[in-house]
Amino acid sequence: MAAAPTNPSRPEQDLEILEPLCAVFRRHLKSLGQKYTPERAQILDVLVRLDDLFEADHLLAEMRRGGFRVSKATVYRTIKLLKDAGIIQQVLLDTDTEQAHYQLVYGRRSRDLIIRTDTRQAIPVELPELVELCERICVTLGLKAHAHRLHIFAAAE
Amino acid sequence: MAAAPTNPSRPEQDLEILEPLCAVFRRHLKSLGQKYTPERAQILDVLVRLDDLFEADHLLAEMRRGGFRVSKATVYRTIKLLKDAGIIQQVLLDTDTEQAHYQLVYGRRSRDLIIRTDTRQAIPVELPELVELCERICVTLGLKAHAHRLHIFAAAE
DNA sequence: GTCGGTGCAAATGCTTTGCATTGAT
DNA sequence: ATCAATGCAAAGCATTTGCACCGAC
Repeated sequence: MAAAPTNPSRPEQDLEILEPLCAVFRRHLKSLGQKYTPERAQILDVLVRLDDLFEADHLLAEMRRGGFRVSKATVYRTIKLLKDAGIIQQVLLDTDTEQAHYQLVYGRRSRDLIIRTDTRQAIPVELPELVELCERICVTLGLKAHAHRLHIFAAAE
Repeated sequence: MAAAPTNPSRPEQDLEILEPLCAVFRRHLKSLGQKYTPERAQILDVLVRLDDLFEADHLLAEMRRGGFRVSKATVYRTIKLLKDAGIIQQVLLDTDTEQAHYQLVYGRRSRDLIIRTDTRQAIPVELPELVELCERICVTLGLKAHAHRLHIFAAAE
């Protein structure tokens, strides 16, 4: 198995991200002495077409809907790998504590989000000033900032 | 039972926060037709002396260490109430997904944190510019920001 | 041919809940 | 006196794991 299965109906911009994302994941796996399996490829393939925020359950359901047969265990195991690889990131919503929510961050300049409390929609935003702000405050404490995460909770006026 | 039990060894600044915090909680409970019980008072009392980040387990252990006898169920039930009252807030650490972490936010101007990835220490920070930044970006999208949460991941250089 | 991966089902562990009793108002 | 809270133990439920078989390298 060399590449993720392709889906001709998938929009162009997803194809663009899938290839480098796949390469990053394969590199990460190789560095750990782990293998790139068809199941993992299928998960990537579905992942890039998911909404901004998704849950393990949701990913599994989408896989099944797409005709892929993967076990729940594999989905959870792969989510953990993707998190370690820095491809996805967990997100904490204020509204519920039940299931973990994840966000694709690979290929995004920013992982900051506006979370609409009225529609439960997540909008990625980019705040270049923020990076500088984080670095500045850390320097005053003798620390080195290596990442940040901002969630803004907002609603229509 | 009218007030939280006092502990003479508790530092001054904690006493300062306990009283208004207690008032806010009692008001919240009254608005829901719920009662202010000794157990809830004891939890507040222990809460204000906890580190910046704590877990349900940790709170329970501290309670026991302080000689209070509360059940695990009551701790969880009270944490939920405190969350609803806006007194504490859940925090998502990158490092683990196991237990939920909480942070006291009542009486804080800011709920922003630097999370030290080397020591797992959480440092509250205040970034007044950030509030304005959040409002500005939301306005451009026709939204009204009502809260935000920033986590900066950093370590000693 | 080796290891690591997968699926299944069972286990784990944080969190929630049902119920009888206790207690705040 | 009433209605909610507590404690205990028993669920619940998302996530993890053990194991036998399969497949990427």
